[in-house]
Amino acid sequence: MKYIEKLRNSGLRPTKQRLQICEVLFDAEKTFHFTINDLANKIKKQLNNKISLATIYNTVHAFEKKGYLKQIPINSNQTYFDTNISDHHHFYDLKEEKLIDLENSDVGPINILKKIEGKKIKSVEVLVKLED
Amino acid sequence: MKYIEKLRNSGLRPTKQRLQICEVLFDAEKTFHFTINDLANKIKKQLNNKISLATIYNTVHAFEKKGYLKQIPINSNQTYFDTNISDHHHFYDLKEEKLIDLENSDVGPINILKKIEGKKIKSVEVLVKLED
DNA sequence: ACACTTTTTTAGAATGGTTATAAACTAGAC
DNA sequence: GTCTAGTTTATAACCATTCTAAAAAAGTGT
Ligand SMILES: [Mn+2]
Ligand SMILES: [Mn+2]
Ligand SMILES: [Zn+2]
Ligand SMILES: [Zn+2]
Repeated sequence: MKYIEKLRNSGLRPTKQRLQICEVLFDAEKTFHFTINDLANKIKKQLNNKISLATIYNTVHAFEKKGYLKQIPINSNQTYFDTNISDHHHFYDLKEEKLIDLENSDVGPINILKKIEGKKIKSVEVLVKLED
Repeated sequence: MKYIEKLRNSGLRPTKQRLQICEVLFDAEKTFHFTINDLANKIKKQLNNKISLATIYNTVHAFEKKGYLKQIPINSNQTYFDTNISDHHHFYDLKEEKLIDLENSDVGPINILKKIEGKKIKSVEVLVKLED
């Protein structure tokens, strides 16, 4: 199993639940955006056994901390995650309530001119809201 | 009172509560970022009478809908608002959990090259996360 | 295989920001 | 003043997320 080593290298025990969540998240054809609720439904559909909601939360947060998932800053009552961990940006379709990837090449280079003493830039994220 | 007309023009009745919230929000020296909880505390400190939490929520959402406040896309369990409604961006200091304005001139021009059929861009927001 | 420790899973409870409810109140129109 | 639609309010409800503590599983050593 290809995820066993990945988890071990991260100091996470390769449990059955974590490996199954890896499959759902990282074996998909394309990267995708999801909420915890989305993911729980996907797991229920794709897998025959049940994974408790607490474990899904724990695992997603553990993966996010290890850098295997990204959290997307957006105004929503639910937290959005992204399996695309490359440096990229997003369209947010307000009508459809859907996120669409904007590759770095789809956005001109972003140059932050202001500096804050003693702080360094960790990430730069662009959210482009779309209307009809 | 300078806010009476503003509210009337927006189709909002100039109630005592709304006028007082206007004062707290828009009479400040500088624009500022706040959560509903922040605002409720500020109101309690600055005003002698109490405004119910439901009214604060209602008013903030009404003002946001009218464009007098902006909601800031950020991952937090609380919603952040901004009295600075100019087109601008934000630093988010992860350690201090504080937002800092980035004027448009502090960020190079942003050119979104990708187009989505039938959709137009409503806003472009940049969030720059800061770490030590 | 077994004993032992640490990590993980789990169901369910608790938390907390936000929204809904419905009754009392108020602003504006006539 | 009367009337009506809009607003405020306390409180309940909602619901995404986190916490709890007990059971299960994983890793380690023998
Ligand atoms: Mn997280
Ligand atoms: Mn709103
Ligand atoms: Zn993405
Ligand atoms: Zn701002």
